[in-house]
Amino acid sequence: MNGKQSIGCFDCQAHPSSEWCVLDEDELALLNSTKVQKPVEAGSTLFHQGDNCDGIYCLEPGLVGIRRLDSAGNTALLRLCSPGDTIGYRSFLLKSEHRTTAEIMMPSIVCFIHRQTVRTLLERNPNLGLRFLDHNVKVATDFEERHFESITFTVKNRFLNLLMVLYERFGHLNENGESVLELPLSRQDIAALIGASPETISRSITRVQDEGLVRFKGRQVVLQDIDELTRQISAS
Amino acid sequence: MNGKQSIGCFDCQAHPSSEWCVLDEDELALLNSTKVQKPVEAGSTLFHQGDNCDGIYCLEPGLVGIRRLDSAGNTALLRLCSPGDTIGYRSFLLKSEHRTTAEIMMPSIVCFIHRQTVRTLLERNPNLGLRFLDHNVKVATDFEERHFESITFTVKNRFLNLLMVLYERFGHLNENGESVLELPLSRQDIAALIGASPETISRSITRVQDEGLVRFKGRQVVLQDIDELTRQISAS
DNA sequence: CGTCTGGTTGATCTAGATCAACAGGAGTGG
DNA sequence: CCACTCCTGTTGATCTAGATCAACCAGACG
Repeated sequence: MNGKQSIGCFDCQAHPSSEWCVLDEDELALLNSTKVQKPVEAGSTLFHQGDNCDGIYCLEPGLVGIRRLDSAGNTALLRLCSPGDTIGYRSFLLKSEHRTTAEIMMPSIVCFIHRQTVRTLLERNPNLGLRFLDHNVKVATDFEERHFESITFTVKNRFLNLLMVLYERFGHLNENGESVLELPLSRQDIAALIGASPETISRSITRVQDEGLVRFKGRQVVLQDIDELTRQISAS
Repeated sequence: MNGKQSIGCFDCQAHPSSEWCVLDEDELALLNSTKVQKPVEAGSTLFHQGDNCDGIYCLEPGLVGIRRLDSAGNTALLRLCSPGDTIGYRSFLLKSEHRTTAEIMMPSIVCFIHRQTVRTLLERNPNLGLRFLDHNVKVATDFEERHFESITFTVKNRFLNLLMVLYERFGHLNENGESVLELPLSRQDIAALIGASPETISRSITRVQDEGLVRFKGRQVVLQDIDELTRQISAS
């Protein structure tokens, strides 16, 4: 089709966890024949804040960050998208331009699905809409939660919390049975994600290290006492 | 039915703006015959955080606040629900217990719709799901926006922003052509809503009053210079 | 009349921002 | 190879928005 070897939607790893899992064979075939799959490298963007929304994206292996910028030059990293996530459907459904920028954080594979295809599928298969609804409800709940946390938690606790969330997504046990995690983010991005300055993140790192909770070496993180960690997070 | 004079769903004022506007006559009749409508007074609650979710609520005239509490005793007012809003459907769709408390902020009329009815209607009419999706997308976007603001805005600006939002919902022009607003919230709730202490809200009030932007008298607010207000809000 | 609750004001304290210096790579170019 | 810059991260010194603690006031209400 586009000259490249490409994974069909039928075999897509992200398939069972994504919204598209409810499609039947015909619909999947339509999706498969109209989607555009492409590898994208870290640092590039899927769309920019203010761009028109011509369709939506589905993330296969990779990591995408959603950024927001305002007129005064403030910037924040609003959230991260994992494999299987559909990206940009909010603007699509609102029929508005993109309100955020989607930036590739590590080498990824992304499928672009054109506006028209999405419309057709949404009309043909009501379950697709319900899946989107389910997903969006989770996202909204997550935002609500984070909003609450950013009001009530201290920076250190938000940071520890982030480490736990990242550990659930990217962590594993090493040969010594330790809980380790390769951070997919720079310190600056961590700061932008939890709403703090990079310096404060740095200091938080040395502090939790002194307390013996976590060990850092570059982007390698060892969570030394997960129980105590979760305890601290929920303690305030 | 329940012995009280009650408005039918057909005539419900909130109807054209709510999710339920896509129902056909049969479906509306089902909704009408199974819903339970009741007036509720300020201070009472629809449900508490931790309660089971037996169905959802639809708000007619009135105002409902959504509160969140955590184990450490922190509390926040997450958002306000206006007439036409459906309340509690997030927990319903997640099949989880309520994660928040819904508190009546002024005398309201609320319809309770039982779980089973919602399921039936969602299955029968796919458009209902899509309407929920639309609504939830707006809510999620709103949360995203507020999250961003709480990171980048100062308390004073968040407060001014809130005043503008409330003005759009509750404000009007008085006989002198001034933009006035009767606050539906106590200062404490304003504080809980934007994530600040009541004292800081108090101080913000005196400050903006000194600057001649807004005039306060109890819960009566006069926005004296809306243009300057919006300018200040977007300036940082 | 006292008691309570909500709001304002003042004094003080602190988490975290900001400003500034510096240190370790990673190129790049001679 | 060194010299150069660029970039990210750490650390220290200082500053400030906003929290916290405390006193006080005004209505509401028994």
